[in-house]
Amino acid sequence: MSKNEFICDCNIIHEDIVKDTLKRMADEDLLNKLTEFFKILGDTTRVKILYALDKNELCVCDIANVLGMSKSSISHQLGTLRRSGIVKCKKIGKEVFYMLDDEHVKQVFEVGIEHIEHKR
Amino acid sequence: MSKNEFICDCNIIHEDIVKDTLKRMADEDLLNKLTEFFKILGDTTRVKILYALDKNELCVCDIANVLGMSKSSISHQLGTLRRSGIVKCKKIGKEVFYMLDDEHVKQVFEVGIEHIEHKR
DNA sequence: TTGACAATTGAATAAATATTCAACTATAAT
DNA sequence: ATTATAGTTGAATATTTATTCAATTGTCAA
Repeated sequence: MSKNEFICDCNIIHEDIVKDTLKRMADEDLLNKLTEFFKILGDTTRVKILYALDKNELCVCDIANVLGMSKSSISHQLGTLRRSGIVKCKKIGKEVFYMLDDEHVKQVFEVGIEHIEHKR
Repeated sequence: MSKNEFICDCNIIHEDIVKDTLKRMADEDLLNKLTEFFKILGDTTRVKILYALDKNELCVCDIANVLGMSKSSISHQLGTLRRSGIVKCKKIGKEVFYMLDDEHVKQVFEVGIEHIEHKR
């Protein structure tokens, strides 16, 4: 493994460990999906929406009221959450009710909160 | 609870549910910290770094080689991860070795992966 | 003490994305 | 049919942030 095999501006220092790490890395696709999932959770508005939906099934208007934000903004974020398969909805008359689609969100939240509590 | 108590452009529809949800929401501070935690995990480069550090303790140069990126870029991201208390480091000579500071990251990753597998 | 290299840092650039605004769709009620 | 309301959507703006570049720090070796 020569120096010029590497794209970066580094001299190689621990060749064996680098090779071993490369071998044991998860595939690109999984890492990207994992990142995408966390990116969705990494927004205050979306976290609040999910936290609220964990307590009650809510229509867009309700969520907007709970968060004190515009319907449009909430609707955009709900679209993002829906496209990610994290929330689902049902339409009743003029209203659209949203709910969590996935128990994993709850689990991830719990571990996240543990992490925060642990760090205090 | 009159219409004008609300900041948003909505008429209130389910007053009781909105009130109940508001009552049961987590405090702002917790939600912000939770968001911040996920925001850190919501970046491809950082996810890859954490995945690599889960396999081996690595110096900056090693990480740059594993990811095929510049030292500078990696160092910036390691700074972010360090300031968030997700990784820690030890200096030996000229090199700085990084490692995970927190078992929770591993746990969060696992739940995240479960979520992805479940959705396929 | 000089040179080489690992790593960090600040500023600039480039890219991603949240919110606003205005227009629009769909449904229900009169 | 017409009006009102819930929700969606696209474009524009504003903000955030990842990477690059250049300069700098700290440590080791000659």
